[in-house]
This record gives sequence, structure tokens and C-alpha cells, in this order.
Amino acid sequence: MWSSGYLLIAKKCAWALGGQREGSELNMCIPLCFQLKCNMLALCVFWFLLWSHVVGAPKKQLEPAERLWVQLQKDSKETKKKAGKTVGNRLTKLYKENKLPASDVSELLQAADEAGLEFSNPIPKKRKFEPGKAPELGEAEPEEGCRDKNAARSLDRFLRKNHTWKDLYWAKIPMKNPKKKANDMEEKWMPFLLPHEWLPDYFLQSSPWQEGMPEEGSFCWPAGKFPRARHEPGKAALAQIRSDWDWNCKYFHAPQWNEQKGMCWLCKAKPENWREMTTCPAWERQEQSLDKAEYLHFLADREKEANPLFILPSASNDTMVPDWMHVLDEGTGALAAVQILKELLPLYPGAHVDERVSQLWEHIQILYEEQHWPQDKRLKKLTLKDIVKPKKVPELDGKAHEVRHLCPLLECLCKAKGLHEGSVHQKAVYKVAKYCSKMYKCLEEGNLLELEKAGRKFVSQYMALEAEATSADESEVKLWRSKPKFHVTSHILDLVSLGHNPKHSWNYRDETFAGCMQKLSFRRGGKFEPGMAAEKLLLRWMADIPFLHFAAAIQLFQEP
DNA sequence: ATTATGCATGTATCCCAGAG
DNA sequence: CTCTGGGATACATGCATAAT
Repeated sequence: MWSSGYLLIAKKCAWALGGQREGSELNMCIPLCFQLKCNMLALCVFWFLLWSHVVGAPKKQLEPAERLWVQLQKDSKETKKKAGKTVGNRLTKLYKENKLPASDVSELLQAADEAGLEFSNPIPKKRKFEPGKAPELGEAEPEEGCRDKNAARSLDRFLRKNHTWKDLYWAKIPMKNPKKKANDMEEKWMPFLLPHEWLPDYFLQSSPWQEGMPEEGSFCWPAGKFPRARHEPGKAALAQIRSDWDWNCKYFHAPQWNEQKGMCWLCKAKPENWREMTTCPAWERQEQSLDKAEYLHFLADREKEANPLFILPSASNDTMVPDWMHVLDEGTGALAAVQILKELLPLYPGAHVDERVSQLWEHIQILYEEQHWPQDKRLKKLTLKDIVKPKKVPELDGKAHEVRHLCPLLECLCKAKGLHEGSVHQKAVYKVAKYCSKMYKCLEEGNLLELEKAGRKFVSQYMALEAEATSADESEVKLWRSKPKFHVTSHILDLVSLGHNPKHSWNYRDETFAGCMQKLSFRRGGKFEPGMAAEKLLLRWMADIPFLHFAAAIQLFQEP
């Protein structure tokens, strides 16, 4: 009934696919080579004509510069070939990223092909329809019959063929159809990338996903039997669920930051006393911490149900580890950074605020240059809107990892403007910057001892500034106001003091991940089957990110 | 103002015939 | 036998327009 069933059979029979694959590639190669030769020939003829015209005419003496120009043009044949490949790859990538419908991509690829660009083209060469060209039927509808009705299929076949991953594994999964009112479950075929088949290789690769992955060493295969066949039922351990505070509220019914009965899932802090619970020594917080029974009671008190995962003996509220990115980079770190920048702003020359902002931005750029900061770690822009928001706490509008790499520069910025020998308030601001910078530097170096020290000072210094700002001027409460995330920062530092490196549980990937998957799974038509949608998404992703068979290669190298 | 409908466009999948 | 490409049909979705 479901065509996915047929796919399962086809996919299972890897031997049935092997033979034709080479043949089919050959099929694609032959017309390509033929065309390549034709193009080369045409180019040679063209250049011969040009050359004979310029050089063969003795009357006109060539200037050396012109000679050079002619030579450069000759070289550009290679350049053109390369450019053609780039264009072809880029166009195919547009399809892989699901940015254009298949028919548009097909049209573009064919146009590129006609323009003489050489690349491995997923669209067949011979064709009936001509994009953009009106058939002789009539001028009234020039687009009539111009589109390739099978473009989606051609590109789909291309996706299936052109990836280096193992074939997808299909299994029947009971699912609920949201469109049907009845609550009965249907079994649907769903595709999978089996973790044991690709994770070992994946963790041997470096660059593209490094930023989002746990630190090396924190991931390992649980002891036990490694699956030998695709279908062997394996045992797995759920090691980590990644979430932000919002998720914790939604799925684990963690309290929100302003709940009267308690605003922290790790201890008994309440809105009226969380400030004391933040600056106090670690052992005091420890005394007030919630154990699992107390947390379950706390849930019942707030008339919430415990997540079924809490049945597991090891799952409890203290396994919900707060992560560095959400708490520091997108919370306290960014907050401190932007307020320090705001304090610095009046110290820059310039008649107008905008001018001073651009001066400050220049200064940051210089620091980036001095320290040879990689481009992708730098803040992309800094405008007045980022720093000053009328009647609002300013917010730094940057990516989390940009904030992470801006914070270590704060001390330099403050020192350059002489905050460390200014007024009492300025000195206090300098201290926040100093400890913030130090904290981030220690984090990068993995120096946990110093990280905890600097972190504690950062938190207490910030809170002290808040107290000062509140007592000094009622209207200025907006600045240096602390947020409940400082409390969570303290909890992170408690974990650091116990030897937990924040890098092991941080969570840089999930912010962009959901958006990426949404874009990849956008569908433009066709019969809807959950398995089909999932397969399309996986295929696009697999074609876009090449799979490198490191583990197999290493084994081959070691065995003989 | 909201909802139903037609139309255009796009995808999924089947069938078929030809090539190797 | 499998792959390939043409064609047909069913299904999805967005948009403009008509109906309520």
C-alpha cells in the first residue's frame, strides 16, 4: 500500500544497486566528455582566430602591456572552466538546501549548460522544452510548455545517487495523523541514519560541526556489544537532552524565572531572595538545593505533572544541567558586555553619539586585528541601537559565539580608556570587565580553578554595581540590573568547582539546527507521507555534507 | 470579514518503452 | 535485468476571485 515498502526492499538489496551505479555514471560521463571536447575545440578555434588577427597583422606594433593582455586571456580558459564548475556546484547546492523548487534549478542548470559551462550536471542533456523560448504555437503564452515536468524526479534521482553515506535504514514506526480526528495510531515507514554506522566516522572529522559538538573525550560508546548488522537490536543509553529554559519549562515543568513558589529547578531560590542565593558561598546554595523528591513535591505543589522520564532512577532535576551558551553568552555575558560598552561610549571623541559609536567600533576592530581574531568569530556590526535602547535594558545583537569572543576584549577596551584609574564607579565597571574577560579566557584555556574564581568575582561585582546604581538614582535602575540568569551562572560555577567543564555540556548547535531542518523539510507539493518528507530531508542533508569513511580507511590501513 | 472555489504551479509515484 | 526518460495521474499549496 505504501510505496515506502517498496523502497525498503530496494534499499535492503544493496547488491542490486551496486552494478548499475557505475554504469549510470558512465552514461552521464559520455555525453559530458563529448560536449567538453566540442567546447574545447570551439575555444581553440576562437583563440586561434583572435591570435592570428592580432599577431598576424604586422602593421600594428604591439605594446608589451597589450601582449600581456592577450596572454592573460589565453590563461582564462582554465579560469573559465573552474568558474563553470563553481556555478554548477552552487546551483546544485541551491537545490540541496531546498532554496529553489526543482523546476527552477533544472531551468538554471540547463541554461548554464547551454552557456558552455562544464560541470557534473544532474539534468539530462537531451530535452524537448526550451526555457524562456516561446514555442511556435503562439506569442500569447510564451511560457507554455517551457517547464520540465520531471525536474523534481531527475534531481531526486541525483540526490539518491550522489552521496557518500550508507543507504537509509527503513523501519515501521507507529505514528499519529494530526489531520484525523480518531486517536488511533498508524504504522508508517520512516527512514533513519543508524547512529552506530556514522557516529564513529563523524567524530573523526574536524571542522564543520566542531563548534557545536561536545569537547573531545566527553563522548564515548557505552561499554557493551557493538551492533554487527543493521537490523541487530542494540541497546542505547539516553545520555543527553538539549534544551533551553523555555524547553525546560514546557517539557520538564521547570519553574519560570518569576514564579513565586520558586524560580530555580536546582535550589529553593525565590524571586525575593535569589540575589542573596546568587552571591552566597557555594555551600550555602548546596544546603538549599532541591533533591529529586523535593523537586517532585515542588511540581505537585504547582499542580504540574512530572515528565515520564523522571521514572528513570538517574533522571532528576540536577541532571538538567544549565548550559554556558544560553546562560552566559546569551544572558549575563552579553548583558555585562553591552553595559560596559555603554559606559565607555561617552569617553570616545565625537560631537554626536553615532560618531562615538563608530569610534568605539573602530577600536574593537583594531583589537580584533591585533589579536588576529578569525573573521567568523568577530562581531559583525555595532550600531547605536545595539547599545542604547530608550527605556529598555540594552541588548547586544550578536550570535552567541561572537559574544563569547568579544568578552575577552572588554578589559583591553576599558584599560585603553583609563577606567581602571577613574572614579569609584568607573573602577567598579572596570572590575566587571576584567573578571568577565578573565572568565572567558580561562574557559578557552580550560583552567577550571581560575574560571570559577573569576566567575564568582564577575557575578558579585556585577551585583554590587546593581546595588550602587539602585541606591544612587531611582531613574537609572535600568542600567546594571541583574537578571535571574546570574543565579544560574552561580550554579554553573558550582558545577565548575566540582570539576565540570562547561564546554562538555554547552549547546551551540541547537539555535540554528531547528531553523535549518525547517528549511530543508519545506515541501512544495506532492502527496504527503511522513516517511517521504523525512527521507527528502535526510537525502538533502546527506548530499550537502559529504560523509568521509575514516574508520573504514583506518581499518584498511591497519589490517594488511 | 471570512470562507469556498478555480487556477497555476509543483511534487510523488506509477506505467511504459528503449538502451545497455 | 536495471536504469533512464517521457507521459499520465493524483495530490499539495498559494493566490486571486467569488460566495457567504
